[in-house]
Amino acid sequence: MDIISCIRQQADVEQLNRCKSRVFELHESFDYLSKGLELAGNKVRLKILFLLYEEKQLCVCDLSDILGMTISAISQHLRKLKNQKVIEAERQAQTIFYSLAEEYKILLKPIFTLIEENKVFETV
Amino acid sequence: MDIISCIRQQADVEQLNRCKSRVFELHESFDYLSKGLELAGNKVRLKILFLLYEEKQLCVCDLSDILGMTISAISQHLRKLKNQKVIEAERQAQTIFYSLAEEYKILLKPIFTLIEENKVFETV
DNA sequence: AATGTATTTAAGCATTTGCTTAAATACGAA
DNA sequence: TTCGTATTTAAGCAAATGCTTAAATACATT
Repeated sequence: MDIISCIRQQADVEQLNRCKSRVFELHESFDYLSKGLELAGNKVRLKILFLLYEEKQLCVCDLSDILGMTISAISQHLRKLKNQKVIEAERQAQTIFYSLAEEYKILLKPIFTLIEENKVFETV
Repeated sequence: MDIISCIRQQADVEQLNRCKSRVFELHESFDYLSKGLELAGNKVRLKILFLLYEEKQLCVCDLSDILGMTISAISQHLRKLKNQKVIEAERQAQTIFYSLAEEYKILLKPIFTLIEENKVFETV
């Protein structure tokens, strides 16, 4: 089934071409942001990120206790976030503290603001 | 393996309790936002949402052509977005046009701004 | 060197995701 | 009513996700 053949007859060819080049020129942004949003789009990870935002730094054990999940499960979430450079790790003696990396703060800040205000449901 | 037993001995109990009640009081925000972010956290859907933002309304065929994917695949993404009320549908004769719903704009707007500025990689 | 504390990792598994193909539905025009 | 256009839906499947359990690693203390 050819894709092109399904375009409706009244299609705005100019619009389609404009959109295509827009998607092309911004494809790096789409790649980068979708990866960050995918990580934030998990209930557990969103909580982790928000807690790191409010508390500056926390360790696996803290998060495990706060969220009522095994250390292993939390650790695996932290690994994903660290691989994507959304968070960074810093060892202090035996404890490894995690904190938000600068890189993704520009994306996360508006989301955290929404959570803090807790007025998600008011359609502005 | 008991979770509590793993908390490090120097743990800040006050901090942990503060975090727990914070997570509890904001759990609806976490639920709601993580669902929206999960949908936006897919490369194809992020492109769809951004295109709807820039072009106001598009149909399945348009998106299929722009993104070089089958109509069926796009349609299934649109269904997910519609179910979550991130977008809404409006029939005009034989064509069904999709547009962003107001409800999630407050979450999506900052993301779109980042994409538009295409300066994702500058760590602010 | 041996033990305890803090954390990660590997393997396994049920569930979910995103696509494909093919069939079904909805509506307009002849 | 029949045909063409626009779109959705169902079934199937490979790949990815998020957890569990058990074992491994890293460092501090004795």
